[in-house]
Amino acid sequence: MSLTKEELKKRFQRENYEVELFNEKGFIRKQCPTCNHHFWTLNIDQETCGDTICSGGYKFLDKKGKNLNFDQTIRSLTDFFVKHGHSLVKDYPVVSRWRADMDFTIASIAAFQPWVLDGVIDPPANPLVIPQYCIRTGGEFSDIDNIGKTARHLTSFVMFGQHSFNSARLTGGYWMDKCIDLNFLYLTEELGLKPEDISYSEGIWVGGGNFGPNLEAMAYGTELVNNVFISYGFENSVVKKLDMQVIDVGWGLDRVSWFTQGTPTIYEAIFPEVITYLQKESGYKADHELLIKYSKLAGLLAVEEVKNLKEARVNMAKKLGMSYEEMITILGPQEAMYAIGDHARTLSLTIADGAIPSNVGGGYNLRVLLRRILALKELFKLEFSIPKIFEIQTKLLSVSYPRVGEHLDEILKIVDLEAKRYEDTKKSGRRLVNQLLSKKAQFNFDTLAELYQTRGINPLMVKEIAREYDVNIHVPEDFYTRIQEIQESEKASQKAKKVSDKDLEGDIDYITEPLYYEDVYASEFEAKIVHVVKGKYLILNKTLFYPTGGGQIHDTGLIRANGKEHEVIDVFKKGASIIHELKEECNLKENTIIQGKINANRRMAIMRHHTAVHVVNNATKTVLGSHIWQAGADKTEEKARLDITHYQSISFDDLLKIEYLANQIILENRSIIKDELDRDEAEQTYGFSIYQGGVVPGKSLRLVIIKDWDIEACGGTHLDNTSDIGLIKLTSSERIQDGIVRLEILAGEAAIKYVQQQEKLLKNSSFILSVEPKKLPQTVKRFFEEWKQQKKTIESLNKHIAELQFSTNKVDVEKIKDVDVILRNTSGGQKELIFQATEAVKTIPKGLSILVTHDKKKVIIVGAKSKGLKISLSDIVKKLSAIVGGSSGGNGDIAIGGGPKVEKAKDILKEAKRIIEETL
RNA sequence: GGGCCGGUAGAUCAGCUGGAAGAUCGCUUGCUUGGCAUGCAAGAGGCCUCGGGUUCAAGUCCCGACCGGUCCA
Repeated sequence: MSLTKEELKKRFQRENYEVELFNEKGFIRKQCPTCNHHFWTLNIDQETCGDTICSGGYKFLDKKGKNLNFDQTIRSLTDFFVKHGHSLVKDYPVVSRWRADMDFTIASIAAFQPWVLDGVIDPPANPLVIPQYCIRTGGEFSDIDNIGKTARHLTSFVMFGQHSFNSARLTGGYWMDKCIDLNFLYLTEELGLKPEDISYSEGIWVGGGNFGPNLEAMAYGTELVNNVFISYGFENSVVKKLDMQVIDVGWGLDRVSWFTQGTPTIYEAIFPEVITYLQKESGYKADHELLIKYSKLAGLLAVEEVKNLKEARVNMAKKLGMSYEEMITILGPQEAMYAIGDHARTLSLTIADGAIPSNVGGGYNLRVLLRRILALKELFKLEFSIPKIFEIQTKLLSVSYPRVGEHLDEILKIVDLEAKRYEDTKKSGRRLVNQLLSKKAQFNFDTLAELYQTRGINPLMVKEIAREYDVNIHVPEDFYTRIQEIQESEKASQKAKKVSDKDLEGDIDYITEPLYYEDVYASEFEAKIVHVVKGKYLILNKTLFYPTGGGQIHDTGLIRANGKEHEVIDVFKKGASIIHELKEECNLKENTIIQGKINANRRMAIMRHHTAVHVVNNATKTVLGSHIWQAGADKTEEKARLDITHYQSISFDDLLKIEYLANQIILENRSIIKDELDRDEAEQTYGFSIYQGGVVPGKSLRLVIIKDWDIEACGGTHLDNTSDIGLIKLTSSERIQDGIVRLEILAGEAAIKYVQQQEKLLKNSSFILSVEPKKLPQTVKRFFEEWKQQKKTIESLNKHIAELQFSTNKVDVEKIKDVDVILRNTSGGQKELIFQATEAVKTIPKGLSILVTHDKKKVIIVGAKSKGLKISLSDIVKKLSAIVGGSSGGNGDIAIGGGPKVEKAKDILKEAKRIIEETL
């Protein structure tokens, strides 16, 4: 962005905001003394813009309004806008699979990015409304910690999008005048507000490199809705009017519902049943008057700006006439209940749409939400059933969003599993802290930080456990800030990855017609060369060669022209051009007619793998549950890989079930239909499960439909019938990260070869043991058991032999000076020699032993001495080890050494006598 | 996607700057008691996750794989 918000401000003057309605009704333009924004009002006496802080707080609490609950609000808005020419569009999932740049849908406009806003495809209708559920688990607006404390923040909310698109081609939409007309009409006629109670505040909206004016509708001390007019962008740092101008009005549906009900907080307005249940179970209810007072003050907390929330809340307590501690005691449980309700709502929605709590991606936010529910329950000692909360919340959500209820079983299962994981983490954390305490470890910042970052044990947990030991631990106030600093410095040291691209000069802008969809079994074609780059890269007017894309690898083959054959080693897409890379440079020219021939066997193997992935994908859903989504895939000639979302490793039994089911689909000869459909029509007809493979660009979608089994938007080549796959073999499953399991799939020939390979392994193994394959497991077990048993026997025998061999009366003892010396060649490993050497000097009061052995690769020398002898045994063994090219070490009473020069082993004992003499 | 931590007996974990694999609980047996709780004694139970490397020598150091945990975008 090349202009600051202040600079942008200068561009927007009165005339940019003065809509027809203002003139018609006689609105006057004033400037707010508090925030300096200009605003429009019918009330001459109104001084401020009407925003919460400027006007001194909420004035709609406890006020009699339309009393629209959550679902009634959806209906009210929908009916109104449909009546006024808008089409109702089905909402998109909260997990934004059609976008690679975000995990969750964060705004209604996100449903139309990037394709519609980039002008690639037309919107499904114009103008339109869409009751879009959105998730915001981070950022300035809804820091998870603030949920429940501000009376108004949520991690999930419905953004009721009112959108109108305007471009040279799209002429059915409207612009500012009509937008504000409708807005005013809805507020007055449907919500029953008096015209003079409504004011419109001027602002500038900036986002994603675009900007435009906006008019916020205010009433009763709160912002009701922001009317955003996306109009400008930048081109080479110069401001430019956008080709497509979009009205982006996001009605905060939950807030509107709250506004009409005037409940103390937004939470009572949208999920009252959850709050009632929590209060009933915990036998807690905050005083209504106090809550209203509290909520008014909370409304004044500008969380977006207040960095230190605690400080602001201490002030808040003062204004309520109590201490901060009192406020926490009295209102803390209530705040916790709000947060719990909110978190359960977000979890229900996201899990229903296929997200899974995990340690990666958006899943981590979900894990944090669930753990907060558990932690808050514990902290305030609330009594309630967690499944019950989800049941109530799911039921509420299902009135307008039935898909949530359909997934209740999975929601409960996943929540239960996550809760157990958290318990395990806490348990092991408790043990660890106990250990540290008993070791009297210092709990400084570093220790606490390590516990938190590597074990997930937060400092408060440590403090609590320590208190049981009467140990007081100081937790730095700025603990989390410092953690963040550490992480940022770690991040700074990371390097950005480079994306490599085939080096092709200039803009390549030719359209290649793909032939590979018409008849996927065809292998020969004729085409014309339209462009050649560097003699190696051919672009044809049409081709059978499939370019790498959608997780499917390219074809290979031959291109024949002028009586010569050219090998095609790579095929890829650039824009609408399909580029064939040749193995060697050629002198082919434009307009030459060529004959192409793809490697048909390879193509067939790839197709088998690709279709197999679709078959297996739905088999996993059938066996494991409908929470499964594809998280990535790769199909080559040799094998296919399918990554799916799942909350735990797949058991071998389930793997067998999936494999069996997938092969059933092959046996059932199911036909596979490929259909080209309008993107919008496809989404509305088949739902978003068609986006298994992730982002699929383009106006129309190619659907691959396996009869009564699987429908996916897919640009790959597929067989016409499942029986053509032949055989599916799942060779492995591994959890590549938390929440994602990778399956390795073999199909057709590759599967058959694999089965034969396995058979061979079995046969070879059985042959070694001379048993039939059926007996292999029990035989191997027997051998393993025997091996362990014999290992033990050998060990005890070795000991025994050493005792017999080295009991002093049987050993030749030499006297060097006054010391008894035992020098011998022996046998065994290092362990045995140590035992033998010590055994040998056991009964000698003043003596030492040196034992030597060797195998083909190395020499081992071990020395031991009796306790009374004061010499440096290590030195002796070191010198001996040097003879065979090695070194040594030891602990004083024992010295161990050796070396690799086996041929010199025989010299050691000879040298030993001399070296000992020297040393003594 | 990035970072950090861990994998040793059935369970929970020690094992230092490489040099003879340990503790506690549980298990088995014996003793004590009328029986149980308990107490005492003895014993069984380890491919130290796997594969490479360094070294005379690796549970220990280095690299890689697998499995698990955790924090952050």
